[in-house]
Amino acid sequence: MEGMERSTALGSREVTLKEVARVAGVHISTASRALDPTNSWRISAATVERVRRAASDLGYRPDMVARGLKRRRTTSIGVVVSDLENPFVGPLIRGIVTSVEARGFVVLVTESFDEHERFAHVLDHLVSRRVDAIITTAAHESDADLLRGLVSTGTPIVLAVRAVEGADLPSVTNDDVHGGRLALDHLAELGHEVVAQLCGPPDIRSFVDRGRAFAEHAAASALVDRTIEETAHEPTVREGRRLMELTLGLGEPRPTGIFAHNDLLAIGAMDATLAAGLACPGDVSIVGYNDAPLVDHLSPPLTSVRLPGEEIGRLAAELAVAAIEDPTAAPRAISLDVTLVVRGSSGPAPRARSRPA
Amino acid sequence: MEGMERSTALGSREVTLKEVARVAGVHISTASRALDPTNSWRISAATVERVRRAASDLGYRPDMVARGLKRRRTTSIGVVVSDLENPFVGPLIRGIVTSVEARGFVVLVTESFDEHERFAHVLDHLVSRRVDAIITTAAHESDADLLRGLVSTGTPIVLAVRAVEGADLPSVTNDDVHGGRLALDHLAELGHEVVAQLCGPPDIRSFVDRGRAFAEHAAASALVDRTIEETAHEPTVREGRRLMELTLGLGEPRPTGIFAHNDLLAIGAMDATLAAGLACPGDVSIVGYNDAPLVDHLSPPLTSVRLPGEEIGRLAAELAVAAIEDPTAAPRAISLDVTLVVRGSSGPAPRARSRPA
DNA sequence: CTGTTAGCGCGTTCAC
DNA sequence: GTGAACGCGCTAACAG
Repeated sequence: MEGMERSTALGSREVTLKEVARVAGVHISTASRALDPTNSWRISAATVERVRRAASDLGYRPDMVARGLKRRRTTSIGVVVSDLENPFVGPLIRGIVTSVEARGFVVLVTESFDEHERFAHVLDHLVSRRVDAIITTAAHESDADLLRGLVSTGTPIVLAVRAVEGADLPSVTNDDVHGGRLALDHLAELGHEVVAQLCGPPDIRSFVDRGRAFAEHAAASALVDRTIEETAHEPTVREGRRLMELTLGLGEPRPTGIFAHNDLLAIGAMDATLAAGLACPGDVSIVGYNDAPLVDHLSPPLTSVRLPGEEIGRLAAELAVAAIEDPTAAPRAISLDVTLVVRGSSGPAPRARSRPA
Repeated sequence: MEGMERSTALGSREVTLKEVARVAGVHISTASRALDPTNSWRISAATVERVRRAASDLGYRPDMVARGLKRRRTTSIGVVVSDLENPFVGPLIRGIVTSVEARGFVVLVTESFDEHERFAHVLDHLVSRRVDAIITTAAHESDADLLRGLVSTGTPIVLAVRAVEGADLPSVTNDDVHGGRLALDHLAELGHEVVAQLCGPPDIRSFVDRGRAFAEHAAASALVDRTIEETAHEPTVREGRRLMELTLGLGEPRPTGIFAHNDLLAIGAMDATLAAGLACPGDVSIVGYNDAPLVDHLSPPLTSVRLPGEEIGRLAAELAVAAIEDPTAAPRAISLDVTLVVRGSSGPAPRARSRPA
C-alpha cells in the first residue's frame, strides 16, 4: 500500500542498458557485467545490487537482437515441420521443448507445408535470425543441395524423422524398413491376400523406405499387391481419401488390406472406404503410421506403427545442443525402433467373396 | 558442365555485406541499397546487377539480427499458444500464416503449457527478440498485469480466442456466451434433465463465459445441474477423464448430458464414460467445444460448438499487422459467432431409469 | 548516382 | 572494481 509502486516503466518505449546504468549511477559496461552472472563476481556486491534494482525497477529487458549481434548466439532453436495440423508433431515438439528449456533455449516453430519454396524461405529466415540450431522434420530428398548450402553458414541442422540421402547431417530417424515390414506381416497374418499401399510423396525418404519394405515383403509372401502408381502430394486426410478412391476404383481383385504411409492418409482412407459402402475392418483393414495422439479414439481405433514422437524430439534436441556446443563433432545418426499397435481398424480378411461367377 | 560452378561459398562461415561490396567493387552502403528493392532504383542498373551477382555468388544472406537492430523491425510475428497438441491450433496458425506471409512475415510459434512462468518467459523472449507483434491464445485473467507491462515495450499484442478483462488489447474472440447456451439448449431439446459441465481453468475468460452461460440457462430451463466444483488444471484429455470420473462418482441423480469446455476434455469424458461401463450417447451425451479437426472422426463423432479457427487466426493476424503499421490506433475487439455441429456423441436422454426403487 | 559518417544496443577488450 | 573505447553487420542520414 505504502509507496509500493509497481513501476514497469509505463510510457517508456523500451528501456536500454544505458538508462539502467545512468539510474544506477555507474558506467554502462559496469551495468552489463553486473547483470551477467558470468561476470558479476568482478563487481562489488553493493554495485551489483544497485544495478539489479535499477534494472528491475525500470523493467529492463535485454535486447536479444543487439546481444545476438555481439555474442553470435541467440539461445533459440528453430524447428521446421511440414504441417502443424498433423497431430504427430505435438509430442515431437514437446520432446524438443522439454529437452532444451532447462538450458535456456526457446523453441521457434515454423511450417513448410511440404512446399519446397516455403521450406527454403523459412530455413533462410531462421538462419538469418541466427537461431543457434535448426531441427527439421520436413526435409525432402530434393532438398539435399539446399541443406548442404545451409550447413556452410555454420548453423547446425538436425534431421528428425525424415532423413536425406547424401546430406551428412545429424539425424534421428526410425527404422522405417522395419515399420513397413511390421505392417505387411500384420496384414498377412490376418489372412489378407490382396493388399495395397497409400503412398506418401516419393521424394521423402521415410515414405520410400516404408513402401519398399512393405512391397518387398508382400512379394516374398506371395501376396497380390494392388498399390496404385499415384502417390500423395502431401500426407493429409484429403490425399488419403483421393488415393483410396483411386485404389477402390481399380476393380477386382480389390485389396482387403491397406497400408497408409501415415495416420492422416489412413483417416482419409477410412472416409473413402465408408463412402464406398464398405466397412472397416469388415471389408477392408487399414494400418496407419506414426500412432499420433487421438488415433486410438477414432472410429474404428486405428491400427498403427508407432513412432516414439516425444523421444525423437528429445534426441534431436540433444543432437542440436551437442552441435551448438561443438560444431566440429562428426554428425551422429540415431535410428529408433518402431512397434505395431494393433487396434480395431484391422481384422481378419473377409471370406473369399463370390469369385468371377 | 562448362565452368558452371555451383558456388555456395563452401567453407566460408558467414558472408557479410562488406564482402559482397568488396567483390562487387563498390562501397558497402551502395551494396546495401542495391540489394534493397526500396532503394535500388537510385543505383545504376549495371551496379545493381554486379552487386546482385556477387551476393548470390557468395551466398550472401542478410543478417536479420543486425538489420533488426538498425531497422527496429524483424518481419516476424510471434505466436504463443497454450498447447500445440490441441488440434484446434492447427487451423488457427494456418490462418495466421496464410494471412501474413504475403507481407513477408514469418511466424514463430511457442507454447506456454498454460503455465504462468513459461508464458511470461516466452513472451519476454519474443519481445526481446523484437518480433514485430505477438498473437496469443494462451492468456489467463491473471496475466493482465503481465500483458500491460509488455504493451509498454511497444510490441503490439493481439489476443485470440481468450480475452482478458482489463487488458485493453486488440482481440479476436468468439461469442462464448452464445456457445454455452447452444450447448445447453441442444441437451435440453434432447430431453436431458440432469446435466453437468466439465469446466476448464477458472481464470480463463472463455471457459468462464461458456460455463456461466450454460449454468444460467440450465437454471432457467429448470434442469438439474450436477456440475462439480473441481475444474481442469489444463484443458487436456487427461483432465477431462479425471473430471468425468469425479462427476460419475457423485451418485444419483447422475447427469445424462455433459458439456465439456473443449474437445480434449470431451474426449477424456468419453474415455471415463466407457470405463465406467456406460455408453455414449446411449447413457450419456457429450458436447465439446472448438470442433477441432478430426473430432468428426471420433468414436462416436463428437457433437461440438464450432469456432472458425482459421478465420480467427486470419483476423488476429490482420489486427497484428494493423497494429504494426499504426501502433497508435485504438485496439479493435472482434467477436465471431459460433455454431453447433451435431454429431453422434449426443442423443436423446435415456428413459428414466429405475427410480429410488 | 555513389561514398562518408554515424550509430542501433550490447559485450568485450584493455587500461587505470 | 570500474571506466573508456571499439566493433558486431547493417541502414540511414548527409554530402558530393
